[in-house]
Amino acid sequence: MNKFYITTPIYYVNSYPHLGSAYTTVAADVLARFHRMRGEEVFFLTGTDEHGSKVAEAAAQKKTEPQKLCDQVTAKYEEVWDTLKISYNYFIRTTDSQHAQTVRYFLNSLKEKGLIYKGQYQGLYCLGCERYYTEKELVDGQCPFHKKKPISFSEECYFFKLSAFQEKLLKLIRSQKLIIEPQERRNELLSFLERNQLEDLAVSRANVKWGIPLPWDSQQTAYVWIDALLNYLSGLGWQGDSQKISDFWPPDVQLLGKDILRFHLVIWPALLLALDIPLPRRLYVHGFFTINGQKMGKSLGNALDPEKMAEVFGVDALRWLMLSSFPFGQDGDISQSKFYDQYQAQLANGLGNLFRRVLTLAAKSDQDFTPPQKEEKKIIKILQQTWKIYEKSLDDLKFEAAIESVRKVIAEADRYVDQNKPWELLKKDFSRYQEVIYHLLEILRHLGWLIRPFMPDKSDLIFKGLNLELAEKKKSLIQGKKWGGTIFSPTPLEEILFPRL
RNA sequence: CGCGGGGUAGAGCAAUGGCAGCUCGCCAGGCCCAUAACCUGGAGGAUACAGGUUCGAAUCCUGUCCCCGCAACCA
Repeated sequence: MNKFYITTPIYYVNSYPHLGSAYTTVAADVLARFHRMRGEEVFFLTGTDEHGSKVAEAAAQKKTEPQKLCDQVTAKYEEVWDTLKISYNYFIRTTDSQHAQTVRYFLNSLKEKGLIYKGQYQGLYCLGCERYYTEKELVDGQCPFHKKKPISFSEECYFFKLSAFQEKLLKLIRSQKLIIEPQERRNELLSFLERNQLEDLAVSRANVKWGIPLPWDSQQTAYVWIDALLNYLSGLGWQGDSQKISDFWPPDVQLLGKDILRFHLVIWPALLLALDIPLPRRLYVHGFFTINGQKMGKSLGNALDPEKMAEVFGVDALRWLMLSSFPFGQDGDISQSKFYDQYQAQLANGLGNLFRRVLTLAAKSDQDFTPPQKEEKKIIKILQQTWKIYEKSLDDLKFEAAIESVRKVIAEADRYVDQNKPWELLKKDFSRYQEVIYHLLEILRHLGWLIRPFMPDKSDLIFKGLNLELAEKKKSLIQGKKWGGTIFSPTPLEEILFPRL
């Protein structure tokens, strides 16, 4: 049996989940559900990143302990993911003790291999904040809080010989042994590695208390990114004590936002190379939501709240709308009103209306619908092609293309109804009426499968309306996507699949 | 001349060098099964700009203008 290990980045707990983090997580969930549907053994990992100075600062501001803040925010993440029906297999927290164990083991191993040395970290330090700032964070060269120029400060810390891996990384990326998608991100990274000399990476901090202490020097804590990246290993339960990592290793797909590209495409593979651990098969850099062309962010005050969006559109619809709006690898502009338009067109007028339309037409006869002698070759062919495009699209992480292929089926079904006018056939030609309705019911059954990874509950509802709830759930996808063989005795539902807003 | 991406219909997007398409919106018909839904047709484009290569360019090359992201220890 094929295995499929998929990860999202772990989210930093200095703020609550917004639509951006929901986007990555829902995308991962759709893939996880799709691969499970195919009968693969899936491990889907997500979680929270809880260490670092920013969390400590946020806690201090709220006059609480860092751990308490983490518990609180993480609980919120779990709650929102629950609402969005995220089917993760494990939720990792970097404050888990078993995670700390992995980090300690990993760092020790690096040290034993001679890849760690003591050096001087130099940076711009604000005495008021008691932390380092990067040039970019400064406002007019000053600390944004204290309006003072930070001093150049250096301290002892430990470095990882990142520079030693530059050539190896280049080779792996050029030879496609390390797959980075989409293409433009790969280009970006290649040109970065070709033009710049990698510097060694400071992997510990003396003045950040909220972190995992180094195994050989308890005065220092692990740099948060090292801590965070190792979640992909610790999340599988690997603590380094035995050589064998889980059978799920390596990750088949790792999703990440373009903001954390360097960490995941340079540092992460380098760390794995350092310990001769197999690299992830695929790293996929997705785009961001923009709102009126502006980056969505908490600091800009324009972040959309996934829970509120779910209240407006319903969870299933929200999942669908997020992924249907634009190609996954690019940025895309979204807004409540665009979602609204898409909801009406695709879901209420499209799928929802078709579902009700067909069930009502079917209910005009009290007989079962059995597979007819005469089959519409055209419809069967369209469905076969749709499955081909759909599966290929999801394999390529082209969610929008998969959705497009489903929409074409819906449009084709509506056309089929109009052309055949089953309401007239009912009076004139009953057996033809049965034929036509059979084809429509069979299309609905396929649609139930097609939308399943995106909208699990609506999929159930379609099967329920077809009176096949249990029968379909027992099937594998290979059986499910076959044409015909089903005897339908549908039961129209009171419930509207997608009410107009 | 730091790096990468982008500029195509009112909006959002698509097009291995081969008649510029899709979705939404808009207009006109049709239908009366369906959630004022569905179907058909239509209007709407110097593909940012200026050159070049080519039988042929949205696509390749050169230059210009504009927008976005990244620029490393920041999650």
